[in-house]
Amino acid sequence: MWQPSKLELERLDKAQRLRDKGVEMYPARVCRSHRIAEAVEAFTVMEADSPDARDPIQVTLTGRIRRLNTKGKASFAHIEDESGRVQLFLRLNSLGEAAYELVRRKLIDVDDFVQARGVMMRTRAGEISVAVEGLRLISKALSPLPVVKEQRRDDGHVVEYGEFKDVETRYRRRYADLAVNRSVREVFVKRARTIKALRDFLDSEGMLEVETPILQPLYGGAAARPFVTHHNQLHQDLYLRISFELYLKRLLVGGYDAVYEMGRDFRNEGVSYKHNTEFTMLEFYKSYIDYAGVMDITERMFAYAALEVTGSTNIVYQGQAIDLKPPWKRLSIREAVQSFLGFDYMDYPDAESLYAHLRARGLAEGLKQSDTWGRMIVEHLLGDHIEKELIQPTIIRDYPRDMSPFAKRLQGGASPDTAKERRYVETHTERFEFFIAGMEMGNAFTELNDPRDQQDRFVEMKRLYADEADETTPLDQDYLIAMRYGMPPNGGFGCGVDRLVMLLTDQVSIRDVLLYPHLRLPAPTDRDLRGQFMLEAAVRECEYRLDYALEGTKHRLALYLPARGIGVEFRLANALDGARRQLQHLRKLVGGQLYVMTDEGFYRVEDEFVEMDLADFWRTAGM
RNA sequence: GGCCCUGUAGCUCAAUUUGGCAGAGCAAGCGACUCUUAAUCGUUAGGUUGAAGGUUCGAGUCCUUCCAGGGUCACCA
Repeated sequence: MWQPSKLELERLDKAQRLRDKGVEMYPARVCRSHRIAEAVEAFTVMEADSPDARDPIQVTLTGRIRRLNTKGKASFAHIEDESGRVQLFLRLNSLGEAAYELVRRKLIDVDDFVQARGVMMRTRAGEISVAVEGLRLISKALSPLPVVKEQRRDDGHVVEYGEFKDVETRYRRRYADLAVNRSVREVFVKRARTIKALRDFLDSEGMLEVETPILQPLYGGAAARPFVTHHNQLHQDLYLRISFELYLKRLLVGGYDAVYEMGRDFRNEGVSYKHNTEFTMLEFYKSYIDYAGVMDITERMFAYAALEVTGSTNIVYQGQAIDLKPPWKRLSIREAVQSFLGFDYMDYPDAESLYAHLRARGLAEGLKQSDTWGRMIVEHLLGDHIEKELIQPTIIRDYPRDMSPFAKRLQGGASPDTAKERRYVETHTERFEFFIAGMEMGNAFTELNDPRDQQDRFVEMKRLYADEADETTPLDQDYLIAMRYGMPPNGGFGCGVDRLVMLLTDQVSIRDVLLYPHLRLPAPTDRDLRGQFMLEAAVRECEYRLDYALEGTKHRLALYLPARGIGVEFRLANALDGARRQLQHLRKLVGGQLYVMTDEGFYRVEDEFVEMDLADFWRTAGM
């Protein structure tokens, strides 16, 4: 499915010339004495220590050529490995005629990987370089990467000229994005550091990392639609997990004090700048603490991760300074509504009266008649009107019960003295979510461990969301059975790791912290339509086929370009005349003579199709 | 799924408003240059303007449909 562009044809040609010279382009074994940054560091140290007596530092470096400035008899290149870049100083005198010729004739290109042996030096212009005595091609790049030039200012600041920023191409060809865009590479280094920091933190808290099934016979633990798949041998439908919750809490029954899991969740929902169909989730459950204990851990964990990854608990996200240092602001959802929207929703204790009040205040836009009371408060008031204001880390606690089937009811301190306050306690749970930069980052509860209450909640959820079959949490009998054996009181936590990475790397879109964000199959490009391309390196003969999968196909065309060793076969929906333009374009593209075979006869393409007989056709096509 | 925006050379972008020869920089080919560094100088080539259809003497530009991406709403902690 690959047809070379003109630039790629040039490189294929260079590859052939290298083969003709007997150059091995893809050796199995290479040498490297230093990473590039190490070699530069060694030279810097040597310069500082012994400014007079210069012992030559012999190095053998490997890397990708990112800049190549060929001159008559002395050339310069930059090579780059993961640690950094260094300049190569390549001179005819040092390399010898044969090796230097590869550079001067640019048989070695930008983007190729090379191995360079030589002595560390500083050029007259002051740049640390390698005076190369031996240069060896170790991997030839047949497709050129997008060109981004760099200028390193005296202050060390790097200015880039030219960019590779088309997001679709960057996501689809992430390798090219990474190879070219240094800042993208850095994001994924920080992502790895974030995950390591979270793991280190939880380990140091004495929690046990576990792994639970991704394929589950029954999904649960969140309100989301699952992906369904099928096990052929067992004749059983399986769901990809939407959360880890129910499996992890079973482990507390089993006797572990505290467990956590970091892994992939799958939700069959739309994608957006903060949703991907699969995403990395972190959940932990710890015995003998309640949600206040979880709040403390949450604050310390995020502060720790920020410190490890960015070096500070003060970060900047999209121009906003954010301070992650504990303690964070904490308020109940009731207080949040009071302070942001100016009323007490407990004055409207059922769905009807709350709906009427919101309409009266002009806050009802987007509300559905079917919404439950709690859902209006959590998703509408909090989600639509308050969430985006929560820039500094904020814990919002005490959620309505009908939105929180796994959270323990609010454990009031002093017994409430009015009917309103009694009702408040009855209808709310010990659950909190926390928000940073206007984004919901995670969710936690004092976990429900009373099997009878849990059963009631399953039933209650089923009743409340009867209209929306997709959103009911299925009744997990085995989970209830487990709970009946006794589950220690515990606090649980879940957060989207990708969103934390967005925060710590200052990325607006979740797609920029995922190496391979979910995309549709690419639109069939011009090249794809031209079909399958096969490279036969030995004879440098190209053959590609076109298969227009169009209805009403009449003609099957074959097209040969013996001058370039290219053969094409394809079908066309249109009559022969309709193909002329495309064929002539193809001829322009690849050069040479076109020979066309159709159901109706054989032709040579001049300005018109010139009819041929079969024998002539094959002979002139050189086949 | 609805609405809005985008798709032009390998990359980054012009030309779209008001239909009239599809252009530039970088990258590439060839030539010159033994301390360059966004090297420079000369020169050459490079396009099915995402795809298909329509209107028109003439379409990158206007219309229809489709594809992909982004945004937004819906869905969804």
